[in-house]
Amino acid sequence: MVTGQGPVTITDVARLAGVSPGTASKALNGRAGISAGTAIRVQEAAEQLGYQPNALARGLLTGRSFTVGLITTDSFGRFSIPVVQGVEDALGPGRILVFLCESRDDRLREQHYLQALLERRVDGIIVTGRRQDQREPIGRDLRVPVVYAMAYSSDPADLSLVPDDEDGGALAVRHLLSTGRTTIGHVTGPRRFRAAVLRAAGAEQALAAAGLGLAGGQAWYGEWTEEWGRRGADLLLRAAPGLDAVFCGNDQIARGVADRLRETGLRVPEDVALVGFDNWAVIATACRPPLTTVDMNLRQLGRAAGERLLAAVDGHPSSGLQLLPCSLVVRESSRPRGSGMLDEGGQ
Amino acid sequence: MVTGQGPVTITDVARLAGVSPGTASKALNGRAGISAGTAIRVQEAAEQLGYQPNALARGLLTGRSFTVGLITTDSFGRFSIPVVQGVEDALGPGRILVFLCESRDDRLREQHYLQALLERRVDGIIVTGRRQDQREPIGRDLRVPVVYAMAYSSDPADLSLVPDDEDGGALAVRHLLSTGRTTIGHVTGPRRFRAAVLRAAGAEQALAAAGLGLAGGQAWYGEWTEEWGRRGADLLLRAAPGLDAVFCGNDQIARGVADRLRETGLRVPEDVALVGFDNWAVIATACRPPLTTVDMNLRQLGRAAGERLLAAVDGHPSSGLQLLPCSLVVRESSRPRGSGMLDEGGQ
DNA sequence: ATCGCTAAGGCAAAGGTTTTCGCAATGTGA
DNA sequence: TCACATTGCGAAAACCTTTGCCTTAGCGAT
Repeated sequence: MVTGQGPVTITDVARLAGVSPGTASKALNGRAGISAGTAIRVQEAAEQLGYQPNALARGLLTGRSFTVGLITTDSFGRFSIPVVQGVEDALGPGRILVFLCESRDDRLREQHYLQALLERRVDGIIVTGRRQDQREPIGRDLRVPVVYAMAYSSDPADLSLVPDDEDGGALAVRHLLSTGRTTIGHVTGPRRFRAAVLRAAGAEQALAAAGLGLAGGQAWYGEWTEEWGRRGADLLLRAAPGLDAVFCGNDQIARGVADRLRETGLRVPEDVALVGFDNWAVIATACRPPLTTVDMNLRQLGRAAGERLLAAVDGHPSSGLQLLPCSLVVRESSRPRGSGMLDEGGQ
Repeated sequence: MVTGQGPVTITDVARLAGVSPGTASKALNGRAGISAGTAIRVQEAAEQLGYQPNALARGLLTGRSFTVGLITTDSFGRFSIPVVQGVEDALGPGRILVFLCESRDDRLREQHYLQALLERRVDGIIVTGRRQDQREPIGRDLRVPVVYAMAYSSDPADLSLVPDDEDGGALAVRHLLSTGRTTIGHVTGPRRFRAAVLRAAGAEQALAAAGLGLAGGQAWYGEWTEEWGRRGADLLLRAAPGLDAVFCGNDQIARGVADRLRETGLRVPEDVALVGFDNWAVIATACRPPLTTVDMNLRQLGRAAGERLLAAVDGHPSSGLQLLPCSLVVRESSRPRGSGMLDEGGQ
């Protein structure tokens, strides 16, 4: 294929097809004004030479590079991954490529990356992060559209996409209510996390709608760890002995709660039902029993971010904070009483 | 900053500084033959206008794009992340940018991405994946260097970097031996995983060097799950009642083993010591007790991949399969008997 | 005063592609 | 046969930067 040195250019293709470079370009891009015969001849020549158009040259001329930058402010962990996957879904394999930039919460690194992205003339930028808390806009007057996903800009003119944590909390509680539970406790992460507060608010709201309140009279704020889940379970059991369900701020806490309940002699879900948050597979499915949990649909969120960015690139920008719905993944840990084969009559 | 429409070009900068574009270019790139006064004038003009050089134009001319492609064959999970971070370490923030391409083990997607990368004239390509098993080369005669990281090419002319699983297994066992354990079992993942077989081989080798063999006379192959860890522990205890240590093929299995041992009334590490593999923080630190485990140093592996790729771009290629050392992260689960405050005299 | 040398900076080409415009050839109708 | 529309293709400009070569000016030495 590659005969001489250097990559083959459109001029080589044109020469082989016996046409001018301009004509070859039109033929390869399906532009009008080219006879069918010529078009085929050009395409065959391109094939034969293994021609790969030079995207740099094209981008230089057209002003579009068909690349986007993805800046993850937070070290790029389990929350960023599905978002990135969703973004790739939206951009299609190879159509638009994404530059991955991990700023590691370092403002200086972030600026370096931003600079580098702008120099490479990306068509747009997606900013993502673990925190759903507000952040400074990445820059001002950037010449390219920016979408924030799982991170939201303090500038309301920017478009920010985040999961609806409050809705997620309500979802969890309504599910527990629907399985007949009424004494529902809540153990969650640190109060300084907006997500923790919102999930708790959603839960309380759903309880209030049913004329109920949180078991023990409050949400138990702590850490996002199993360790805290175990301690939280102890506190909760002491405060609300009649407990028949616990909604947890994330799956790790839920797993800690599950372990401690079992060690205390309480059965999940027969005595106490359990719902987590995040649907982190490795935790939720390894839990004993497997965990019912709220899924933030991060992949769809990423896909939405990609789609919005493309729309903005095409001149249809949007703005503001947009909440995307969560959904519930039901597993063993919240099975209604009396259902399921193993426990028929076990009460 | 941005005054009119369109981005500011070097011609704008040159005009403002009262020089020709060529001179401006030399001044901005620190080339010789420019007086100090002019250089400063140009730099100030660039600053004032917010000039951002067009990397597309530069790349078109110089033949280097200062970008690399990163193709992850496997859906880009916990193993790819540290590798990607390491690659970024090596490439520096903003100096060289990486195109992230997730092929999802789909050969067709992979080819699309490869095509797209070559069109964008990347300087090199890194291929990474979850499997350490051999794979087909991504393509032939690619015009750009390729490095395989956590994935290895069947073509020995390619450079492949993978963790030394065998060494990791030996490391784990030697550590257990050094804490005075002698009856050491091994529970691990499916036999079809090269990594599982290699880790077991390393373990057996280290035992043989001490004149010992695996407790129960074999390695127990199963799944990479906690569930299997619990069942494996049962099998192992039945086969080797005098067991005083277990080396597990990954951290999830180890955690399952830890849980089952505790449920059986055996104490970790007092009665049975435990070593895992992967150093997956969320598992290893949530384990009760926190898990001693083998770390594959994936981040360093990624960094090495980046460095090798840069070397190859600069005309210093290397080739072959290279094994990178693992290291041991010691935590509670393998504390030597009689050490530590909680158990003094507890035996 | 002339020569030669150096330093500083301008000029123009090159890199590969797309696109506009114009030209030629062909076909159509009178 | 001529005027005209249509179709197909070529020529050249444009995108922005870098770089090799050339010009010019300045200076010291002869």
